Amino acid sequence: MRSCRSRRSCRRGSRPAASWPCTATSSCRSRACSPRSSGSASRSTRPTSSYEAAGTTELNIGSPKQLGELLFDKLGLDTKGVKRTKLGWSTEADTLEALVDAHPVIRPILDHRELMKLKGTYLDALPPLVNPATGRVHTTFNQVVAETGRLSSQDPNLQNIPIRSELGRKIRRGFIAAPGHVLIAADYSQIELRILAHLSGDPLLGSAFRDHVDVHTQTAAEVFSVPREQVTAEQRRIAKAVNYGLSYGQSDVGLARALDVTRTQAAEYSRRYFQRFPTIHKFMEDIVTLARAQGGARTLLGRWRPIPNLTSKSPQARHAAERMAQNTPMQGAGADLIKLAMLATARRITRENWPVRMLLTVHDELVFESPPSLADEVGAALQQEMESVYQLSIPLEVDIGIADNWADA
DNA sequence: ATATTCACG
DNA sequence: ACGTACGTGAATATT
Repeated sequence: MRSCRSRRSCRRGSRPAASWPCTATSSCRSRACSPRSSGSASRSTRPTSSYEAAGTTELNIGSPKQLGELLFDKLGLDTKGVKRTKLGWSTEADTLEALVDAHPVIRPILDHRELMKLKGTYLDALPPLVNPATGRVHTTFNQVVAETGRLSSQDPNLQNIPIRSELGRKIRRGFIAAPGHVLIAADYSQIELRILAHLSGDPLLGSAFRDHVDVHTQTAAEVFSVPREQVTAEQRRIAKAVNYGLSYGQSDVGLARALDVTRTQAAEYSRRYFQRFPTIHKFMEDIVTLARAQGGARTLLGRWRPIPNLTSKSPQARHAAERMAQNTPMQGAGADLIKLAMLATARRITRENWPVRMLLTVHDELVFESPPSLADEVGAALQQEMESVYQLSIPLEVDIGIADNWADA
């Protein structure tokens, strides 16, 4: 994948970067930390800030320990429900989100966190890694670290390039095809839920996939007892969390946290879900029983993962092992299928003698580079190859995107 | 070396 | 009362 030189969206130095470490001055309260002209704080001219009122003159916002002390010990924000860490109070994003109305400094801190994450991990790190000979960044894939059979990517990790936030999407937009080429992104649609439908044999989930019904809408219709046409966006959002959480052993409390609802409400969603999808309920129980008897879990194509703690005396370790036993067959089958897809697409490209390269694999997605004149034909062929790598009881579907950059593909 | 946080599927 | 979806890798701070 080519680096982002000569692209408008990733021009470096066009905007001043935030200084680091960022000292808390009054400017940090209203917006993310601004760069200062010199490294030393202008103590003599700085206006009184709430930090000084709190007995604090300087703070490394990058230190969770210092930040927790400031928010919870000095400013006295409500610590009810705030998790403790070994070093003090947790300041993770979920914790801070709950406090945005409690103090005006919280939102700027969250914004600062996002900016520093993206700058430090991607904007600063990636450009120096461009290989001068190829003009691209090259990752290293590891085939033997992930217990489920997934590949991992390191130095740099190209499997965690941002996309979820608007700002993150701009970073992904910096990954572009070679001059005169386009990227073809081919991703499996809801691969793990399809695998769950296949492995469990659940008739309702299976028919949703076979009838090309949106599964989250379908689940919402069941959980909320309304016709599919009347499912609201909010109900679909809840159903999506239920689908992805409960089928992997997420607890009521975990679901409550994910959805920001009460434990009672989450338990009600859970109850209704398993009442409507009893086959999935039984499958999730059986899979743990089987794994306990055998000492591990096996994926679709036979990869074995030992899970010793299924018989641990520690309830915490045992429960964690049970969730691994529930998750491994699905995540592992997804890994099996994408590997088959890599083989099938590579063979097809070779057989057709297309001037097309496979660039990346990202768990349920493959990224290729193609001349634009061939892209539609190649994309359709790759889609067909990927959808037919393995016959499940429900269809596999692949979405194809074509663009000159990874964000739009 | 370990802890915390957060980027992705 | 506890602790509560799975799988990764990287950056920074702390010890």
